[in-house]
Amino acid sequence: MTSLAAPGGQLAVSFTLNQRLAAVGKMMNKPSAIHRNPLHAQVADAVRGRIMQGTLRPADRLNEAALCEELDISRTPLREAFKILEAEGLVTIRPHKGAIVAEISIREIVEIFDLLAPLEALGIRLAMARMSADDLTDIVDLHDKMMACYHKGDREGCFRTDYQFHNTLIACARHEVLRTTHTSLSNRSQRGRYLAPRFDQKKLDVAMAAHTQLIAAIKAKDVDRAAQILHDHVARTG
Amino acid sequence: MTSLAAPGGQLAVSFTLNQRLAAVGKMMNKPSAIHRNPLHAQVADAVRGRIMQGTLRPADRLNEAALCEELDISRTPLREAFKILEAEGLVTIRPHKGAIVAEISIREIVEIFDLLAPLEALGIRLAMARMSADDLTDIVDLHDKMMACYHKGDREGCFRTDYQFHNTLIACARHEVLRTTHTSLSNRSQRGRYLAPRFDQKKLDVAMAAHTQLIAAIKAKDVDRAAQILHDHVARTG
DNA sequence: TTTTGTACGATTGCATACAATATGATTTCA
DNA sequence: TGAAATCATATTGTATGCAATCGTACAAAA
Repeated sequence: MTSLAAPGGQLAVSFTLNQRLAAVGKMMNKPSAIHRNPLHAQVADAVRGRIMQGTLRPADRLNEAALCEELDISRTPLREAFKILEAEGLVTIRPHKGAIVAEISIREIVEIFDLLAPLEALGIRLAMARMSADDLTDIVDLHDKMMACYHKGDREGCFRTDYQFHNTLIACARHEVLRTTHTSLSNRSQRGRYLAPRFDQKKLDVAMAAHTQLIAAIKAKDVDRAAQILHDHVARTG
Repeated sequence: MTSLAAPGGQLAVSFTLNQRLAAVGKMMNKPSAIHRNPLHAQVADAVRGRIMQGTLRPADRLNEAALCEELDISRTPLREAFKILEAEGLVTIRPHKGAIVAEISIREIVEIFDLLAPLEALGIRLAMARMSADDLTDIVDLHDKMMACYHKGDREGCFRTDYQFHNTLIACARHEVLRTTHTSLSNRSQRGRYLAPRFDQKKLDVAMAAHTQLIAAIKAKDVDRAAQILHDHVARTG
């Protein structure tokens, strides 16, 4: 038997879109409300974590009985979790044939980044319109951290920090629909790590340059330029 | 007992994101594969239809026993359907308190249109890059149909045709991720029909003018202008 | 050798039973 | 009377059982 606790990986593991929405909604009114987590939600988190982390890979079979045994739960919450993950695009349920980790194609990854580009551009516009000094500090810190990884040749670190960097930008927009949509697409794209080489040095160089330019545009309060840089940067990543 | 068949409303009722993806994926390889529809998917379709159609309204309680009785099914597939609809943003599950039709705020609607604007702009760019003569005919026909409704003073007809018009534009982009994301957001926004007056005459005038301009830009193959018009049109709608 | 038929084990889909929690009425006590 | 405690009922959460379906192995026929 395995703990249901999400794996301690570095990648942030998100809840279902609506769980986030609900949580935020509650935070508005009841800051100290106890956060309940039904079994099916915990199971979804656990399986999502394994998919995002790479323990479970695209096309891997998700046998109900085996997973139930492993997580020490019954099939009902597991099956409910599958439906959640299917809606998130992380799992494919084939009727009467069982669930698998959703396969992903180069084409789908490209399509995801087609959407992420204008969405992040929107995000930076919103973020810059209402960015606090703290927000800017966070972003610059992450950029510096990524730059440090870059100079150390720590690609894994670059990758993780880049992920945080973009998420933080989106978070600064304070836009729930944007954040949940971005998270969902971003999570889906993560499954493609195995298809393409993660970061060849040249792409990394270009990405770092784009980030540096972006930071400059943000500091200069040049919204259009920042949006353009980010849009093109994200589009190129795909 | 009520039939599970989707209500015969005019609004297209969509499947889960992944069901669409899976369906399309299969269509690629197996055009004549038999289409299976498990009970939980049918239930999700039925409930989604009622929400989209307005039979079920935001904040309406979704009592499991009552719905089971009505649809003549057991609670298991119903609960699985709830999870699907929750992920689509149409239902809110409150642990131990039951599911309700997701409430919607003015703010959420505005946020949804914040995203739809750049997404439709992306869509028209893609669509124009690969639009067939038939596609253009479809779009112009829908525009003409909407114009006819407009001149007859048929606002309901305008509304429905407008919905089809935008969906058709997106469909022409042949972009799965865009289509599913657009459908999901568009469906969510539908729940807001009760909050605001559907179409006051002035807004309708402006919308018709925008559509007319859009058609002109498409015919002139002016991609940038078409994207700009559509972006601003959708943003204003929100 | 290839194809078709059949039987069996494995797995999924759905229904039902039981446990946990919430809601609302009633009682109890100040 | 009013507030708190208690109990009963309704409702949700989870587990389990049974039926339907699938995949495979193996045998028979072409």
